[in-house]
Amino acid sequence: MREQRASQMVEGLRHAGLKLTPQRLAIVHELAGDVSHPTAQELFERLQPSLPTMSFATVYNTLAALSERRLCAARSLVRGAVRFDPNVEPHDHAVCDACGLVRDVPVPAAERREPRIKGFSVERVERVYRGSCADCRSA
Amino acid sequence: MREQRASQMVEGLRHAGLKLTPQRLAIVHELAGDVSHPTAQELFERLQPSLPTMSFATVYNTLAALSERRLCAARSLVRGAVRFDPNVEPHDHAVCDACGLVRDVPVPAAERREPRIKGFSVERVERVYRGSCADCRSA
DNA sequence: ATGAGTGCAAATGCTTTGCATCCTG
DNA sequence: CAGGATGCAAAGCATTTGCACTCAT
Repeated sequence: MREQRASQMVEGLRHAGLKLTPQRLAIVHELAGDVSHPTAQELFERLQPSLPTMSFATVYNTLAALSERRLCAARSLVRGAVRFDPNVEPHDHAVCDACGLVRDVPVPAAERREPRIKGFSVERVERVYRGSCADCRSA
Repeated sequence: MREQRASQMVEGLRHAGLKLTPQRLAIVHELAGDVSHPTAQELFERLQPSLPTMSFATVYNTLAALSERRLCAARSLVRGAVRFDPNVEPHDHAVCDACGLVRDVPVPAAERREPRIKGFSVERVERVYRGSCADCRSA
């Protein structure tokens, strides 16, 4: 899964004519193996040890390049920084109001088809379930 | 509708023990009659003529007070500033990728019940339909 | 070798905060 | 008349940008 996502992103970059720099490859591999919906800052910090000279702007630029081409998703699920998601297959998100945890959730069978909206052409649907995760609920 | 929403917000503020200052009342009435999902900045600018001394911070503070108590909704639907919505009844949003237009959409009949998610207690569901509005589509 | 990409730092935009003053309840 | 609310200005984050230098193609 991780490898599949990484090569999908790498291929996407190559196909778009973008250069495969060591920084971009590192960012792609870090993001591909991540289920936690990290921020640019988090990815930057995790890559610091291996690429100490990489700048923050490079992380932003790369994530922007990926998300513009739909090779990853960028979403504002919690207040603060944008979260990045390597999973580009249709899926929903559960977000805990208390701790900010973001979890992937499959699309309910009953909601697999997009609604028709008069005067609007729907290209994709985003669903967010807000509430509390088990940990916060018991606390 | 506009008046109903305004008094609902005013009652909510009063019930929470918050003071009904002229600034707050003006903000509430401006927001109550607005279907465009305005930003704090937009509300501030519209109120400038009638309350020229009101500060921007007051608009933020009031909107924060309202949304914390669920008397209005605050949502990051487009990149940039948070949008405020006087409609607190369940409804979805259509967002145009091209022009940023945000439109209220009723919840599809098939999706009226909240899904059960293991290890998570769902309190509310947010659905966003992204695509293009009629105007942008024809352009 | 050449132009896209990087690193750095400064700028921008949105939001929050501290504090003295004001005014609602 | 007391404490919450306001106005002002400055601070705080997240993100973007300009520019000289580097390196993937």
